[in-house]
Amino acid sequence: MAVRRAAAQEATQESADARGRILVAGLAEFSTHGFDGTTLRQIAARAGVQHQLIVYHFGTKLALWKAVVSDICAEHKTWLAGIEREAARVGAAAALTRLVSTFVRFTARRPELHRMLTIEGGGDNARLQWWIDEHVRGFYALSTRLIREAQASGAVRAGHPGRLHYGMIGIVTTSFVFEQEYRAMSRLNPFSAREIAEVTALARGFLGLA
Amino acid sequence: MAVRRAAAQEATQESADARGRILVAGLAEFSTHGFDGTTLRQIAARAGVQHQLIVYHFGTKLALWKAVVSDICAEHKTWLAGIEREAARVGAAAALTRLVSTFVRFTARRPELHRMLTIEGGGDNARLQWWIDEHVRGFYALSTRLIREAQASGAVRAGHPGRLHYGMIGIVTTSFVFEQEYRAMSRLNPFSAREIAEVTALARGFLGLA
DNA sequence: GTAGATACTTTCCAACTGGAAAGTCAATGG
DNA sequence: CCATTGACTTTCCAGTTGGAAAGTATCTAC
Repeated sequence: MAVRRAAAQEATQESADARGRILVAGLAEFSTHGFDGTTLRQIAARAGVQHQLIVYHFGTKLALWKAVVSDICAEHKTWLAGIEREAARVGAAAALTRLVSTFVRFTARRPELHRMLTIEGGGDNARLQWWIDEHVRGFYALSTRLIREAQASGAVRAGHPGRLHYGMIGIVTTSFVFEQEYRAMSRLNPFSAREIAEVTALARGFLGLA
Repeated sequence: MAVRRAAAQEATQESADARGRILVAGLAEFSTHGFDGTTLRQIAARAGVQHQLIVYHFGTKLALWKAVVSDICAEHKTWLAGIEREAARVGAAAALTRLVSTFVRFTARRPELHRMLTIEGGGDNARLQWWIDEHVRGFYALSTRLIREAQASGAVRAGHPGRLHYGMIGIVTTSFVFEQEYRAMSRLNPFSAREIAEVTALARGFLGLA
């Protein structure tokens, strides 16, 4: 059989295991070596499978890359949808506060997502375009909508919502993306509960949230 | 002859031309595809030379990479030294204000530097270690020293200097590193004079500078 | 019990990789 | 005039790359 239809129909236990291990290994490799710098055999070795099993399950390297991104973004989308629902009840400022702290915890748990995006973010390449269309738009739309609404009620500082959104992202992500450098220079562990709380406070303060 | 001793002695006009074009091309390729994802032949094609000329001038791919980084960091070190000298005269707060705006303009002119660092920043690799030892330490030392001194005089907000330093870096760099995404989502041009001024103001405000 | 499907392995290949080796060719200095 | 040198090219190679093709082994449905 050619390529399996993603994680569509139920797969046997072993199959799901191997598929899952390939996705995990793919994330680790792509996020440290980039798309071009990662080889199927490296991923296979890390996942403990033959490289042709990747071709069997995903078809091509690009398809695997997209599966890796979609897999990790699914989680992202879940909590984002939760905050969107919540916003109607608790108001924009409270929802934005939650968005920031959830985003920090998510980034701490999966720093690879952001690192991958950064690697692709340079050139005008097709992979990035796909990612933006597929996964970024929703996050940006909700975040800037909440910022705008919170600004209207005076709960967030003035300024272009998009610019504030990316400023917030910058504050939140650097310590995780530059993990090695951050550790070596500041002697802080970015993944500690303490640091996660501090970075959350920094990002909230940046937006002007109480 | 084997490898030329960097840009040591005077080279003929043509030689310096080719060497320079290789460095420029190398920066472009390394910053969009990472070290492993870049091939000597890609760089050579961009620079308009044979790939063996790279081997001739730099010896190995790694040596070229280091030359590319050192080349771009030389510029960085120059303005950093200027600010260090200035600090004694104008005081920490004023010097820090200058550091931020110079860093923003530098990042806008050479976003590849930061993008390259991000790509290498994931794994615990030797290239990153070399970079930190060679080029990052000085920047971190000066920036956090100025932050600490400015905090003492009440000109900068409280908080761990290293954490504030990296928060500032995050604010400054995201719009350039995610250029494509930033443009697509916010419809702002991160390289415009307007945006450069706005990001500078954002970063200064983050540190609490008036 | 055998036909098919699923999960995985083995073998293979043309294209490409970094780099060694050995050229060419113009300028220079004796 | 000719030896040397520095800049660059050409040819070459062993190892690696993504992926095609053709296996094998195990399960399930009839």
